[in-house]
Amino acid sequence: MTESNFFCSFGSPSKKSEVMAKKVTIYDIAREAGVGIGTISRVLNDHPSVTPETRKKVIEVAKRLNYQPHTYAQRLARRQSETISAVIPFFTNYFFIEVLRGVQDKISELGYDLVLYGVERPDQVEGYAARALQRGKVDGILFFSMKVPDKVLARLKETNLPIGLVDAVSPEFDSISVANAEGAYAATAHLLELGHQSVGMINAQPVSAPALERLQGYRRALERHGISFSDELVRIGRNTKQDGFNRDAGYEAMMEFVKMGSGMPKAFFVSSDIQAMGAISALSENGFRVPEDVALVGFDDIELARHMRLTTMRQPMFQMGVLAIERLVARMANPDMEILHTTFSPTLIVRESCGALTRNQN
Amino acid sequence: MTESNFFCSFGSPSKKSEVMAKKVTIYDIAREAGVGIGTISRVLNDHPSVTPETRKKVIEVAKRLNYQPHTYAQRLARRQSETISAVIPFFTNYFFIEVLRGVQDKISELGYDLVLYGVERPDQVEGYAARALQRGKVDGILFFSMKVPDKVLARLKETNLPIGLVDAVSPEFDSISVANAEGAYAATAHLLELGHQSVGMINAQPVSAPALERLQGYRRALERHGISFSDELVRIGRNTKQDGFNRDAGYEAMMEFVKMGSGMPKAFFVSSDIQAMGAISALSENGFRVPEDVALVGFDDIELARHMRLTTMRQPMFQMGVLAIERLVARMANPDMEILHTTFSPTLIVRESCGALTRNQN
DNA sequence: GCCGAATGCGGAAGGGTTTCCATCATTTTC
DNA sequence: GAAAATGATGGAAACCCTTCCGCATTCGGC
Repeated sequence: MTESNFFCSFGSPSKKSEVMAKKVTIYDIAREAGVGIGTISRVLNDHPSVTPETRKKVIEVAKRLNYQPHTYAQRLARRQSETISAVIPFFTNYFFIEVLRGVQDKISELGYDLVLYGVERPDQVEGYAARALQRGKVDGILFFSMKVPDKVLARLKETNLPIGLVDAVSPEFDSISVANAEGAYAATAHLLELGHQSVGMINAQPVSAPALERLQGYRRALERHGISFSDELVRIGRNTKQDGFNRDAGYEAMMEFVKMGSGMPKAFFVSSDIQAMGAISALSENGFRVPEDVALVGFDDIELARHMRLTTMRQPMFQMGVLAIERLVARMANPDMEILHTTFSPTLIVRESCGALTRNQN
Repeated sequence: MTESNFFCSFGSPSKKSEVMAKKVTIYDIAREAGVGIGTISRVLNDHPSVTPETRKKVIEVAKRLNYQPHTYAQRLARRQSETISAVIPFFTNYFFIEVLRGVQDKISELGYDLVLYGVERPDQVEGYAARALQRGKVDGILFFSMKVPDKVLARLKETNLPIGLVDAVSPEFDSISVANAEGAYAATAHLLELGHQSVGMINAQPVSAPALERLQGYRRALERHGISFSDELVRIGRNTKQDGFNRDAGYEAMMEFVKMGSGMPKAFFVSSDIQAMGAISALSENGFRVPEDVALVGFDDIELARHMRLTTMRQPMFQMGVLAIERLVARMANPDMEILHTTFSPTLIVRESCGALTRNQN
């Protein structure tokens, strides 16, 4: 873009501040430069059919007058907003930051603006969607980590606005997500392959799609390794905040396992790192050490995980953000593009909590 | 162009979806309702001088036609953007989320839009500022946790746009910050009052204002307790990422202390929680337990701190975000308002790392 | 030296609102 | 009952840009 050209001019700053930011329009430039407004616009938008001399003169005048195009007049006339909005639940914390990072990276590379709608409570989604859907407001919307309410879904389909889903899936929109089942499979398999015969799972609320998928993967891993699945070995904490993906739920679930006494598994796949934190607290309160007495594998690879030496499944969050924008922009350019669903595979990050490292050292 | 209105009959939702969201303008409503466009605008903006019947009719028609005002046409005509932009460094992680949460909360309460510019590298600031400064684009800008480059600063003063600083201070703009010195004082004093005669400090790079202020507070606490300050007892890690507020720097600094042998202090004030994480790793690698062998107090109260049982100074981040917006909006309403600087006092959160609590008390 | 094509350019017409002013209708006041 | 005040309304103008149409000029080819 060319705005930056006008941003930083050479003239004496003291002088300029006296001039006082009077709103300069293309008409002013046109008059001053002795040309028509059409020409001004053409110069500023790098339209080819302008002679080099005219162009030079116009640019000179524009700079001298310290011209700044009016964003909203441009957007109105161009019939596009150069804006993308993102509806993101704040409570996903680290996940959300990382994805947002990717989103922002790509968005600013493309010269778009990002309008952020941070969701604290599910009921806010509808209001935000309504705002984002205001006519002309944005060129596209990204929804993160949430089941879009049916009501909103219907409205989204009505408008022809490009929509993208991240960390969520719906047949009607492009989506970028993580292979939850596959990740859970890998995590569980890792524990099994370390020799554990009995692997428990701490899951989140089954209303959450990721929770369900992770359970699937866990189950499949057991089966492939010839171990029969048992309801007894899957526990869910009572705390339902964030669909059970919270620290206390992990604590509660592990406490239940501890109560099993000698029948308690010595290895666990925990459906999120944050739950694993709680689980570890519960363990240490009961005198179990990790990984010496109990092995754990989490899911997400949030920042804490590294500090806690937690073995976990990493989601390529930054990349997901980048791809989400790329996909959205592609759809803006070509609305009839076939709907695309991309799933990223999480990768196993081996740290200490699973016991694999200590084992190798011996 | 407008014929579709005539085909658009009442009810029948199936029909509606076929009609396809044709852009409805106030002219369409005016024609349909048999009134002038001025009246439409008045109704939609709750202007008083419209009869109840007219109002009712207009609203009915607007609803029937599924009218949506065009955001940018409004903003152009109203001469205001109903948008605030925030320039935030992403790397502050948890701090940034929490503040952003407060910002978002207030902003959406006020019906504004938030345009986010996430900074990864300092050199991006200038570009973002230029974008935010585009004529008419935003009604105000908030800068977070950064020293605004002089070049940009000059530019900001030139435009009369309301500007706010959060977690940073400059005489020319409103600011919301944290009393770093005071917090450092409290943290250090806490350790001293627990009976420690020798308290070390792990600091960040002195180019950072917060680092400097925290050092001040540490120093003052020592003095007030009749203990002389010693350069030896302040260490800074070599890793300069994020001005030294990073995990590795904390690790490195603590390693230096460990090398002191028996002269090593048994209590430390660490200038950020994230550095404290590194410090703890260094300690545990060298056989020191926290808090039995060494007491620590951090600063920030990031999420990790709770999980690590780290005693620390909490910054009221959410509130800071809320206040930042309130202040900015106040300045928009009254640009001649006196410049206001608000500092929040951090509060001491006592957990286990300082040794003040026994393990069982939690 | 002529003709058609190519090129540069001016400015009207849009884009969709808000706002202000004049107009007309209705009350109020004396 | 006339004059004045009040209130609702229509619509032009303004907000500031992009785009398109058509005109004028230049250029290349023969």
